[in-house]
Amino acid sequence: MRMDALLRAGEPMYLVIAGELKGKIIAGEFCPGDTLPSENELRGRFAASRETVRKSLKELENEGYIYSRPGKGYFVCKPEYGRFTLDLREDEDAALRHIAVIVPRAEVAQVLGLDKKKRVIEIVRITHKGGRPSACEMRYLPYSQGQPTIEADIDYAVFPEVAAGKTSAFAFHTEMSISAESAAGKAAQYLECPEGTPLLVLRRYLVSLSGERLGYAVKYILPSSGPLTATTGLLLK
Amino acid sequence: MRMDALLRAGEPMYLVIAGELKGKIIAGEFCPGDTLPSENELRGRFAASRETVRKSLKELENEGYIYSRPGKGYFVCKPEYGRFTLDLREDEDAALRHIAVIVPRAEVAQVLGLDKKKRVIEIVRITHKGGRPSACEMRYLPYSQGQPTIEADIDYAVFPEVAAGKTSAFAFHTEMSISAESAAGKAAQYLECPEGTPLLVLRRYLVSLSGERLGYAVKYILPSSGPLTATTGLLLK
DNA sequence: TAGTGGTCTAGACCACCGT
DNA sequence: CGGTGGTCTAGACCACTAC
Repeated sequence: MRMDALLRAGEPMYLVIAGELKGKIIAGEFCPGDTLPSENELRGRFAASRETVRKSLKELENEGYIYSRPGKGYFVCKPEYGRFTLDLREDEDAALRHIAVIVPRAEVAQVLGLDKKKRVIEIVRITHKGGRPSACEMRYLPYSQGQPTIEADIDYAVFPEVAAGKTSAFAFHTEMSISAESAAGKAAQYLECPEGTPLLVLRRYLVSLSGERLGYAVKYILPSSGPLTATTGLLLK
Repeated sequence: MRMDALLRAGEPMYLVIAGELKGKIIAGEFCPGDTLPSENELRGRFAASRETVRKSLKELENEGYIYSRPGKGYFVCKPEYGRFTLDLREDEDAALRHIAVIVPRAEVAQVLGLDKKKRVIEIVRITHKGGRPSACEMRYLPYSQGQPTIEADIDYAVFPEVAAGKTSAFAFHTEMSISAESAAGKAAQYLECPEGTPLLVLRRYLVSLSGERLGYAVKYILPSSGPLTATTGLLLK
């Protein structure tokens, strides 16, 4: 008996099987470390071909619920509650404060691995919330004197988002460090807050495949702009 | 001609194809938004069956490089540079400071959705670095008076890690908020730092499938313990 | 209509694991 | 050895897209 009844809903067989198994995992019928029914067992139970069953299992594997061991079987994963996903894509509301080609201060030169004479492009953006500054960000990129005009660099300099569109994609990745610091200097100035105010500080590094740092960005966030939020990756659906 | 030469290395055909395509994407031969060769085209080029080609493509899709549109083809993704992965699994070095069943203060009761009389288990852990406190964490769980002994609850209370092993896995997920705050009260006391020191604050919530908050943890981190780090998910391999 | 991806099948051979 | 998963094939039918 093919389970065509379930297919009438338009849901492909392999998703039906995957959903069935996922349900049992979430309900606790299968616990972390447990062995799942073998492909053969499932093949019989759902009257599906082996490849279809394997497709279901592959789906669950991709979603992080199970893993397989050749010669042994499929097992339920231990959830990774220590892995969080942080989404920083909402930052499009930042207003440009200024752009300049400058001689970088020591910190920036060091981060980008430049000698002191080399100049960089500095881009400062400020985010407002309720009429008051809530965050500011300084981005730095090596200034290649010569061919590229500042304008081209600026386009590129929206940091990786644009760069990705015009050069080889996936040739970079981004690293970030998160810390808390007291407001001081430029940051306090841009944010119009007293020195000593605790700030959330995000430092991002644009890193090439070969490990070079091609860009550096520091963002200072006032407590008033609310916390960052992150979630454990699983269970979106 | 089957590309058996490439298979001799022990690498399955579908990974060879996937690697080939991935290389071209990373090298910039295929840019974000570009269409990839069709399944049929690849089928011919690699002398493989359609399912094998599809397996390659599925692999790249899982890794986040491409996506497909029925009737149109496969396309190169725009890298998601705004999505970061945060790894918090190194926190096993924290020493237990104390455990107690207490009447929660207002903040905790509100977070957990408890009325004032309900008691909670409080677990305080302190992390040391170079002989000095570098972080402290307070965890709170509703105290179910009755059957469960404190000991059982404590076992459960290592928060989700242990809970996952004994109840239904994947029945919870964790949410987190990250902020910067000035040291004050208990936190300053546990960390032996002056009030006003900027602290990185992580608040984690154990959330059930139905949206209930089953646990709450606040961790205060001194600047001295170094920043949190996160990376853009791709390109691990 | 032709081309594309999405699903599914029934078989095949292999490497791995346990007894 | 028998059972398990891993790879691969050659076909089939479908839905979607574009012309």
